[in-house]
Amino acid sequence: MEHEPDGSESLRLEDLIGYHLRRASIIDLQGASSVLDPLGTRLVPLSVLAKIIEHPGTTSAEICRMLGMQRANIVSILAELEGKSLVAREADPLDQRLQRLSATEAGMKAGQQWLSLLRQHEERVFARLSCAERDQLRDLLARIWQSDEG
Amino acid sequence: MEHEPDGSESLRLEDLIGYHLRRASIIDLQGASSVLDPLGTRLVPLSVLAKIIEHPGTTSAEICRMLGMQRANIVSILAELEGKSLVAREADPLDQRLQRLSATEAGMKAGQQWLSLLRQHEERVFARLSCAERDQLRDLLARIWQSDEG
DNA sequence: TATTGTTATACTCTATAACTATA
DNA sequence: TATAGTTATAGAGTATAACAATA
Repeated sequence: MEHEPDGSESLRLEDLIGYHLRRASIIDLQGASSVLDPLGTRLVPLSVLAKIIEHPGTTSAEICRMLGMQRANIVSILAELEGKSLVAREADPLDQRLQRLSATEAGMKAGQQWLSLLRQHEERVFARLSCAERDQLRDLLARIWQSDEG
Repeated sequence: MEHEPDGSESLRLEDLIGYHLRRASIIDLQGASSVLDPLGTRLVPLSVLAKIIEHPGTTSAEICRMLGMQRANIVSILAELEGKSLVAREADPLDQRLQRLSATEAGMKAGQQWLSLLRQHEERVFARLSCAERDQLRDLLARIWQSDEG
C-alpha cells in the first residue's frame, strides 16, 4: 500500500488490484472466446462439460455449486450441450428430482479438444510470464475465490 | 505446467489460469458492486470519473483508450455522470469535434470517496494475501493486460 | 420445509455497425 | 481519409423471484 507524503492514501485506479484483475480477465476472456467461437461454443458450456466429464453422474445443482453459478443459468447451457449430443441426462431412480448427467463419447472428445485449445490460447496470453510466475499467479488467484467458498 | 505419467497434458479446468482469473474477478466484482450500489454507482462510471479527475481536460475517446473500452459504451456513462453534476463538458475551441471533460467539486469528492470505499472492499477480498503477495499479484496481472496494449 | 429443475425477467458489460459533424 | 461523439442493436454472463414436482 502506497501513501502520499501527507500520510493520506493514494487513490489511483491502478493501485486497486481489482482494476488489473478485471482488465487481465477481459484480455483472457476475449482470447478464449475467439478460440472457442469457430467451434461453436463458449466458456461456460465448456466449463460445464468439463465438470460433467470429471464427475460422471453428477447433477445440475452440483455443477452449479462447483462452478459458483446460479441454477437458473445452467438450464440453457445443458439444453445446448444435450442438443449437440455431447451430454446425456438420465432420471435418478431413487430421487425423482435428480437428473444424472454424463458425457457422451463425442462429448468427452469435444471437452478434451476444447480444453486443449484453451491451453494453447493461454500460452499466448501468459507468454510474458515464466512457468514459475504462472504457477504463482494461479495459486494467488485460487486463494482469493476459494476463501469465499462455503 | 503439469503432465500426466504418459506424457499427455493434464486437462482439468483448474489447471487453466483463466479459470481462476475469472472466478477471482467475479468475487471482486460482486463485492465492489455491493459496496458501490448504495452510492448509486457502478465500477465503470467510477473508472471513468477517476480518469477524468486524473486527466482534467481529457476527452471521451482518450478515456476509452486508457480504459480499453469502446467509444459507444462511454456515452451513457458520461451522460450519467453529467446528470449527477459530477462531470462537466466543454467544447474545445480549436477542434469542434472534441468535448473537454472535467470533474466538478462534487465529482472530485465523490471520486475520492468511491475509490476509498473500494480500497476498503479490497482489504476484505484480499485479506488472505500478504502485502507482498498483493503487490506481486498486481504486478503479474498488469503484465498480462499491458502486454496487449499498443 | 427444503431441494431440484425450470421459466421469466432484468441488469451490467462488452461488441459491432453505421451515422453526423468536423478535421 | 480519419477522428469524435452518437445511436441502435446484439450477445454473454450475471442476478433474483417464483413455480411445480419431489423429498
